[in-house]
Amino acid sequence: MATVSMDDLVALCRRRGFIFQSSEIYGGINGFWDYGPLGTLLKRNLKQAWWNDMVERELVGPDGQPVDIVGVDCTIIMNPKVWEASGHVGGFNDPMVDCKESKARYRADHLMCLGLKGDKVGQIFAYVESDDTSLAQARRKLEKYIKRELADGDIDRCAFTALSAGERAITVGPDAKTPGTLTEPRQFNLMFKTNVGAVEDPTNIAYLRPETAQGIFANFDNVLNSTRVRVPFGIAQVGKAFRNEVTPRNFTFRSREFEQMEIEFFIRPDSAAEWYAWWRDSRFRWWQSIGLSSGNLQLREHASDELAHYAKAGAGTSDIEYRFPFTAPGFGELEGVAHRSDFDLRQHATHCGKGDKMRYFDQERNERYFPHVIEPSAGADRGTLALLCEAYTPDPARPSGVVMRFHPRMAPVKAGVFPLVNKDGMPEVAERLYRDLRKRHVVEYDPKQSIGKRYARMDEAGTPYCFTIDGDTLTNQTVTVRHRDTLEQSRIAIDQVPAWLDERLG
RNA sequence: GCGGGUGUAGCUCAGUGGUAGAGCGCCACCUUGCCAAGGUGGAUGUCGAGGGUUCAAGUCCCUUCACCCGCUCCA
Repeated sequence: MATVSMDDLVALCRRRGFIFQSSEIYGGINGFWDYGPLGTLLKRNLKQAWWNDMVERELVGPDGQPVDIVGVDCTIIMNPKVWEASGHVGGFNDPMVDCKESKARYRADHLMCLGLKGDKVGQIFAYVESDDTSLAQARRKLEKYIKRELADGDIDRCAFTALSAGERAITVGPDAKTPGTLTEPRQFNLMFKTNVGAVEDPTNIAYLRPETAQGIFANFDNVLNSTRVRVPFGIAQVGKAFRNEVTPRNFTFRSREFEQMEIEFFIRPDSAAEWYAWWRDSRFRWWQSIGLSSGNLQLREHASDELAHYAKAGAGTSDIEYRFPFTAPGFGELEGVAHRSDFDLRQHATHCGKGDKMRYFDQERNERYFPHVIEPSAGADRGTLALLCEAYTPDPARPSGVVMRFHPRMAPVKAGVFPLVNKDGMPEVAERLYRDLRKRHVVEYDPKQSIGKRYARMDEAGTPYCFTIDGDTLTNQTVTVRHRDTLEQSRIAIDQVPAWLDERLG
């Protein structure tokens, strides 16, 4: 792929109204982005395609049977106990320690310390847990400080988090020489906090959801009782989620407010491997189907040491990854497909005290069990960003200098309708065609300036087709079709234009 | 959080302590007969923000915000 400059893409997004920085007139705010008119259409097309293809249209599963998926739309703020059950209140807090000397940052719970047994005033040496080099280095520094070789029995070990402020002051960092350069552990709370009720009080703390998945699990029993779904089935949700990321970076890729498209697919525990593989492969094909078909898309199976706590014993976790300009030659995650086992339903069963409600009664097998879950969890903003990156094609040969080659189904504007010149009855005919097409599609009418400028503007917006009414239209009822990607022109009858467009947009 | 870089019109960028500029784009009219043609006219700036030095700051100093790169982090 040609090297796409992220700066140029960001500039185009601003200039043409795909993406703006949030609250830009006040200097912006780190990690938050707004979608402009074209960007909103693009992102809606992505989300609509996902909803149509996953929930509304027929999907055929690995067993040849139709796949059943129903939708929910849950609140962003939930009872805070949900996040205790899910593990986010505990797991989302990583205390961090910075070293003022080496400028390195460590997870406090990954730091261990060495000291001379019984010594309360000498120096303590920190090292990184399960890092043998770091351990050996700390031991060498300790021996040098004590000025003799030490046996294992002479050495005290403890966690950095167990040290008092006084002890931290005499502690030497893993990559430092002088003591006292490590800061006290600082909490990085990745969940946004708020208060429910007008009075701020520790008793009414709530969180903005860090994932949409828990709304689905919390409604598992409601969906079972209100619909006729039977395992295997899925519950889908599209919605905002919030994470107080340490470092928002790379345009919209790591935003603090973002939108997810998630399915929790509930299955019999013994069919996990089959469904996991099917979801992984069909989600990969889906991204290809909306235009990410080049070599920029890859499927990556997680190594066992990077599996999340809920996926340890499962059939696996895969990332569907896209080669973004800022990750190239590496890849960045678009969607994760994880076998979450029965972790979440079990957690909620324990925490809410209604164990049986979270279990599923399988009438066919006459047994009650916690279904296992395959979770395809996609980022709508990351998907939109990938569509933008994939579409962005510099082309010095054309007047715009760049063309956005969106898949027609994703393109924000499906067609432009122009009178070749703004007189001689052409605008009237063009406007009639525009109003006719507009009944079903997003199309634009533009009678102003030269025809070349109008084609160029449509190239930048990624509009796949333009229909131009000229002198011949008035006599033989045909129009010119201009194709964005090939610059090719052909003529078709004006009354066939709506059907011609429908056919190409699916 | 740390280190480095950047910030002037919608965009790309000039700007020597002394009146805020250009090209492109945008808008109107004319012209225009298939790829940003031409003419005439027009609108557009808290020079990222706040403070300071100075007779005078886009320019020098301090603080801060945002973006980019690296480190760190990413349940």
